[in-house]
Amino acid sequence: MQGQAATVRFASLARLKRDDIRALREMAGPTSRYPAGSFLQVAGSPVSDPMLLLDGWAISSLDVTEGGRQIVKVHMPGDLVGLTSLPFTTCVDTVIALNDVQVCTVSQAAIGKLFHNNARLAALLFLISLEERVMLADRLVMVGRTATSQRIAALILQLRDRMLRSDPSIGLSFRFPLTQLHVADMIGVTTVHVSRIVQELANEGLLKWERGKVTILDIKALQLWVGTTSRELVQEPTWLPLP
Amino acid sequence: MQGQAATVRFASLARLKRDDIRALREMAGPTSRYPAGSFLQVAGSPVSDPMLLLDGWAISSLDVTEGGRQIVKVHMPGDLVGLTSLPFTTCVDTVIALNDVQVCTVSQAAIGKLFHNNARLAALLFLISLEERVMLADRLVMVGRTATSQRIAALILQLRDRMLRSDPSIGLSFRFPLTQLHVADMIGVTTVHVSRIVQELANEGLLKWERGKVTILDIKALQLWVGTTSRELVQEPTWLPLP
DNA sequence: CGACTTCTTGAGGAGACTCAAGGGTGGTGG
DNA sequence: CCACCACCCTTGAGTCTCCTCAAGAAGTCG
Repeated sequence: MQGQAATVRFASLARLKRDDIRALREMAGPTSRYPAGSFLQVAGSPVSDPMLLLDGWAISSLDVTEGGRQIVKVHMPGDLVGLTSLPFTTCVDTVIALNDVQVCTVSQAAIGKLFHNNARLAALLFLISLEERVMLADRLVMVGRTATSQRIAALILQLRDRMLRSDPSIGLSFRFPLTQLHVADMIGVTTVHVSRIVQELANEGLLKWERGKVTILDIKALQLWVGTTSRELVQEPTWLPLP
Repeated sequence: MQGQAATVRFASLARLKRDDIRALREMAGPTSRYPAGSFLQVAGSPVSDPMLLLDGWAISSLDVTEGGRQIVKVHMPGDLVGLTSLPFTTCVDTVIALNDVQVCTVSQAAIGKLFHNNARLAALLFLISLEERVMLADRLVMVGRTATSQRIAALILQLRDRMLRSDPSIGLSFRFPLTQLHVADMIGVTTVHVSRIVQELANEGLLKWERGKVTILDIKALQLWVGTTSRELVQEPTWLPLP
């Protein structure tokens, strides 16, 4: 049960062997639940064990001295939360639950054992973290070099793509648990500006955003507008260690 | 010889055992040199083997559809170039040599073997890639949420810190192989604006920038101005697999 | 000595910000 | 069941950062 979400994530790059799946399940520690708004991790506190997000969404953000924040990642079920802090002595980011979430801890020791006992899964974990680094680079490009309307459109399309991975049945209209403040904090503008640009996008017949729900009206035009850079994941890299 | 640069990089997180060092040297393939301005890798081309940068600097950038580019990383000796493209079928970024460089290839197969034969080094490689992801997140914060003068100051301080890692002897005045265009492409503004802000920083007695050479005039004030978020690397993580 | 590339300077304009106030919506308690 | 509060979104006016365009100066390389 607990390994389910993680399994999906790992399997995006290579088919898992029976042993792989067993190893993943064994890594998972006790499960716990937190209500919406909970702090799952606080930047600056000592690094503890990473967590596997089983259900619900969460955001990672870094604080800016002057009182703003930049959201660096939206976590969805299957994501490992707190991994990025591993190389450091204190937590890098603050993680907040967007809705009610369910997590289980994955101890640092378990990760060490993974590298020792299952080179194949360890390599997959490495690849996943590289993929996330690229997603971050894409966001940087977006924030540094595109107009706000493109950023908003790109963000919505990306999040929908990630939702599609775990639920291929969602259509052009879907629940969207981020507020405009969250989006503003992700793309580096103010809420006021997000509000205005969302209206523009609506006026142009591209998308509609009503409290907690987004409807894409013209997905072709939207993709064209953001200048879609689709990246294809490699399947079964030849160099992966065998199980 | 060839493993030298990489050794330094890995050793930032944990002391290397004799076997570790031997394993690193064995990974390195043939060495080659490229003149300044060479394309070491082109975004969109099929993924080939990563390279270990032995000497010289290089930049990774992503292209924007409208004709701009965003530089996502400055590579220095010891950095593995092209790793980020591993999870994908085509290269993610374009890598250009800033000055004359020397590289050696590190085949994908060698990386696979590393995971298989040396769990400890593999885990260190994983940690290094996590660290780079955090550096990217920091850049995102900078681009998304701070004034241009802070971005420039932060960039210069960061690059100097990285130079210090390999050469503890550099002082407050040092060679700086990036042009203002490069800096502009890193922080998401135009050269024109960079030029003006650099002059402001000079007028305020913070730093001086003359073609290829930067002098920090008041490092305390500069660090204060950027709101220094120094991160301390963990030493000898307890969970690392033993050799 | 040209031909580049890099950096500088000026003027005008657009995008995004700040501040401030008001309207919805959902939740909570009396 | 209604009143109230907290949070989210909207709207307007004025301001500032940063951009664009354009031209020129200062190095740099063949």
